[in-house]
Amino acid sequence: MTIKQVSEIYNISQDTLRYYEKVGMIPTVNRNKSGIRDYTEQDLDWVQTAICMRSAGLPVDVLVQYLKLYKQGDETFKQRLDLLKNQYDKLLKQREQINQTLEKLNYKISRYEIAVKTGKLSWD
Amino acid sequence: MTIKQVSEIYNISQDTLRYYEKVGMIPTVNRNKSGIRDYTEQDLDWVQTAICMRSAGLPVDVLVQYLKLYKQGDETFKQRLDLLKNQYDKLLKQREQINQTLEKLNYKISRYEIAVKTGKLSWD
DNA sequence: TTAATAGTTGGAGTGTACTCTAAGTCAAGG
DNA sequence: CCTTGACTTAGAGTACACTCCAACTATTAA
Repeated sequence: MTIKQVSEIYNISQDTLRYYEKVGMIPTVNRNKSGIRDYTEQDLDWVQTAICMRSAGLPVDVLVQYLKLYKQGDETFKQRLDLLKNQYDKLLKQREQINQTLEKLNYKISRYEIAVKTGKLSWD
Repeated sequence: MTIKQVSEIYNISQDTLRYYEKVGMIPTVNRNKSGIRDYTEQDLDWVQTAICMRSAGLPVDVLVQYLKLYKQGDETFKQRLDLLKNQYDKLLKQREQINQTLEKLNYKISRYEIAVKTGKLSWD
């Protein structure tokens, strides 16, 4: 599968796909005889995961670290587990933060719904 | 209240507080006769809200836009409401993204829990 | 009175994550 | 054969959100 197809499937730029590979967030993709990337199903799995993790805000260097451990083989299960747990906890906190902000926004929104109708903003 | 106190209460750097004011994310804080910031309760409200919104990921320029509308007065209720709703929707999507990633991480974590015990990673 | 401490400003510098550019290669269609 | 278009690389440039710095001023304790 070409980089163009992958970029269309996942709605991500070709530059970003090359960047993810260059920094080591995903394993090196095989090239055909003319040096063009040919993504395998496995590559797609890595791409998919990378995009998922990044869109939730996991830092690039953490994902790079994960791939590095992965490439070191079975000796690194524990380290990979710790890394994943660590990111899991951070995401829980981030979700909690979002929940608080949603509440605050919701409160403000309801005040403005009224303000738009009545022409004035109540209580402070 | 001094900038030092505010920074300690909210656990944010003085530089960041000054930055938020400089870019217009919060209103200008009054200075005493020696030119030093003296935060009022109202200022603290703005600071608090700014920190909350930023920590959920709302962009600085959106918060700047909000304050700009706020300063323009009652004519901008509708615009402020739209802006807030817009950010609310984006946060809902972001939370959904985090939920998906948490699920994925959870799946990986449970596989690694087993891998750490058995010494090998099952299914793929 | 002087030294330390805490604040001020404008502007430069940094880290993160892309995003773009230039120069080149290759395969296919006219 | 030659052009077009999709790909390649290394490396430069950009956007965002701080973060740091230099030079300065004001207050307080010794």
